[in-house]
Amino acid sequence: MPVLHLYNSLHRKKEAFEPITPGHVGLYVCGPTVSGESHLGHARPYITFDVVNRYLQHLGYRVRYVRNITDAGHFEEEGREAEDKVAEKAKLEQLEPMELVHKYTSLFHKGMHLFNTLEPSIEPTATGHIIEQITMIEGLIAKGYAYEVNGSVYFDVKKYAEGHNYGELSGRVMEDLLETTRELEGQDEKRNKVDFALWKAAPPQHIMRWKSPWGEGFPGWHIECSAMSAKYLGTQFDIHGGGMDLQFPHHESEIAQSTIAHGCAPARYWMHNNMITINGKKMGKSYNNVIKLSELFSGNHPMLEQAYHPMVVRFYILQTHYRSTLDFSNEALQASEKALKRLWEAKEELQKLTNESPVTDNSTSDAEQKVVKLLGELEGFMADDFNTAQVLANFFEMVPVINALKNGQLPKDAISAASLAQMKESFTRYLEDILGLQGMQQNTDSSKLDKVIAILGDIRRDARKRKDFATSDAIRDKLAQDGILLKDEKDGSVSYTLQ
RNA sequence: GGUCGCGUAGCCGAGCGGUUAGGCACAGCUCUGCAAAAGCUGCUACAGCGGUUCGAGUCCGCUCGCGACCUCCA
Repeated sequence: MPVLHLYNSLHRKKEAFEPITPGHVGLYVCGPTVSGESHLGHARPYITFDVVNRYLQHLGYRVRYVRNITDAGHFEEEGREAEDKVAEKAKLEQLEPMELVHKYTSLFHKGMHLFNTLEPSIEPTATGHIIEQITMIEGLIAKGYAYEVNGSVYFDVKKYAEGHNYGELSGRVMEDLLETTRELEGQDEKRNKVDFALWKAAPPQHIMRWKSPWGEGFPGWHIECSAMSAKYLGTQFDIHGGGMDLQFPHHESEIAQSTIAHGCAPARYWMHNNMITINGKKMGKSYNNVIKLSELFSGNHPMLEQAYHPMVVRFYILQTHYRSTLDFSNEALQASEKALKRLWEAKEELQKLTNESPVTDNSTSDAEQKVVKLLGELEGFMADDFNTAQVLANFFEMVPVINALKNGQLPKDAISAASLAQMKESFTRYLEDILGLQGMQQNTDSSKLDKVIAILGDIRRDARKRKDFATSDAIRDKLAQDGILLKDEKDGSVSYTLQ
């Protein structure tokens, strides 16, 4: 089995993956802020890291996958009058903060389920770890890298940078940061503009608030991930993932505070997925161009020409490498829908294929050689920084072979029994287990419908034998009007698909 | 303004110095009572200009265009 190489954002190059503890992987991924409904952009990291999780397990690792829920709410803009995002929206919607947070957490879970992502091992919430966060902040103050002002606590970035490389992950330069950080109100509390909040004093109108050694307040934006990853994965763990937009300042700050608090950098490998764009622009709240997951699945959005099945979205995301931007368009989604359907039909046909003449020597058959080559490349593609696009391309190259075998355009024994078995195994292992894809058919019991169609199919077949095409076409056309598409197979049988 | 990244055929997208990526669309052919599906064939591109090399989407430089981050952001 090839060695897994992954692109480490920390060093900006691909590196061989070596876990800290042999056989085990600690994986932390920044989860959603549940102050609103998840959108298409959010789907990318969770699907990307779901595949990372699945592939690591395929390699035999025992993975502890921690993905947090940010439910504490952060202030809108650093330094500006602290406004708890969650509290603000709760007022608008006349809801309790926790009610709101629960609602969006549930919706998030529903979306993740529809995308067929495996559940994380632990899904800690920020509100459930206030004590851990306070403890960590106290440690930072004790070490002289954090200071309290008016009930708020800030991390002293300039001091940190004297002995450490602040900007290592994101490529920032301290001098630049000191120059370009925006001039904002309330900056005077901080010793330097680059300092970031660990704890914020809560103004009176703030709904979410906790007691702390510095008065009532709420945690700063970065501390939860550091506190929770250390608690569940250890002060140093293997992989930390998230969207590219979190690289700075979120992840950079995590590194700084964890390094001081624990005496070591938190993660050895940092992975960042690229953004989903729409008309070339990043999909994001601030651009006002988001398509929420529920809108995507229902088609209920001005930019959507139709509804898209969650599996189509998953497939569409996996067709692109996770570090490339991925541009949304109806055309692209529709292409993915057709492609996934074709791939899945071939996958199902494959399982029915048999080679009754296993003794035939067909090692020189073109198809056989092609299949052997395509199958052999899969593991290497995945091991090369999770190149799901190449994996899918190889499977698509096997589709014509499967269809040709099925339709008799290739002799039954063109593929050896051994290769056929390997194909069946690989289609299931890679497409289902590793890429987490599923068919798009509803899981409803269709056995009764199968029988009805079989009867109609028999009637139609008899009519065709009598050259009574008026009857045979009527059956097909009427069913088609109700979205049941009949197909005459080469062997004389009739199959159907639902639209 | 600073830092980083991208620009591949009609569209979406792999590619990390030497072979047809793949998908969707389109055209032709085969099969078919007709459809549909399927198979085969075709369309063969790397923003521009220089450079390195026997050989460059692939490395280097410059130019143009686009984007991300620097503010909550997946």
